[in-house]
Amino acid sequence: MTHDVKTSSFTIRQLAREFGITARALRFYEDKGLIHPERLGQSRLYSARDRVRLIIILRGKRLGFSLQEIHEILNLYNPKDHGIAQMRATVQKYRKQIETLKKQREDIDQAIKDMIEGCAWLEDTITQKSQITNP
Amino acid sequence: MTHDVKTSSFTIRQLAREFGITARALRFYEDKGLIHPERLGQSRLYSARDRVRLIIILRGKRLGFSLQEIHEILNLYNPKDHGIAQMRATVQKYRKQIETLKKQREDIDQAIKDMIEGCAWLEDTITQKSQITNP
DNA sequence: TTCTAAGTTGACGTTAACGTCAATTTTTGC
DNA sequence: GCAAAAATTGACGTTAACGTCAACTTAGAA
Repeated sequence: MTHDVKTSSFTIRQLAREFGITARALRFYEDKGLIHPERLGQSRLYSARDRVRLIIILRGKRLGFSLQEIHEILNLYNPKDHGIAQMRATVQKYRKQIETLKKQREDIDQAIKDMIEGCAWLEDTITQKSQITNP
Repeated sequence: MTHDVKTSSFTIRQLAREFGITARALRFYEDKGLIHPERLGQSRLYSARDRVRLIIILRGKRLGFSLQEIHEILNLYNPKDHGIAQMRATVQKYRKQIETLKKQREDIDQAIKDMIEGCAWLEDTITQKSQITNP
């Protein structure tokens, strides 16, 4: 690539470095149908839209979703046909996904609560012990 | 087991059924050092405390943590020795874990926001389309 | 007592998500 | 224009988290 053809496009290494993953991973995501970069000759050329999809993919991974699940989530973002029936179906999927995420949020809140409690107990015990040894 | 020896103890099947997992998984978690049920003869006998650990394990899995990570989280819940230095170290680990969870919560909040937005857009489009076809 | 259901320990199989390596082509700096 | 760096495909390897199967013991009901 001698110079930029379009305003924002990225090589596979650029994206890999930016997000701390490997080129192999990006090709793998493509194999699994999660991204579809253009080709400039033989090389892959990632658009800004591809980059956004990658952000969603990595967020999904951090949240513990499988690539299969992330694939379905990504499908929500660009509904294939625009028939009203299909759109209603997509809305249903959105709602389900939102419910899943909310439950996950509750899990997190509970875990944080547990951790804060345990932390507080430890800190209390520490201050008590150190008051005995340091009167 | 003719009758209950202790107030609350469970067989491997009981726990498996209650939480919708297999006995194999429970044995696997034990292999990995996540639970340590007593033995009544040859059979495993799970206490209420083991059950709580299992709850934490499954919550960790829903949040996308590996069994290795969950193992470390579980270790936070029962600090081995009670030396002040160790306790301070444990507090640090708690804090780190809390930070991790908070970041995860931000991810979730963002994802929920995206989903709600996309959902709203779809619903708008649906109502507009149906107003055209149903005047 | 005998049979059955539940438990046990291996051992091997499986799937997801890449890592790694080799062979080859393409691109780029000088 | 040429060597080095970067990209490609293909194939095989690896790890985590179990599933599955076999062979065996044991406890409790009939």
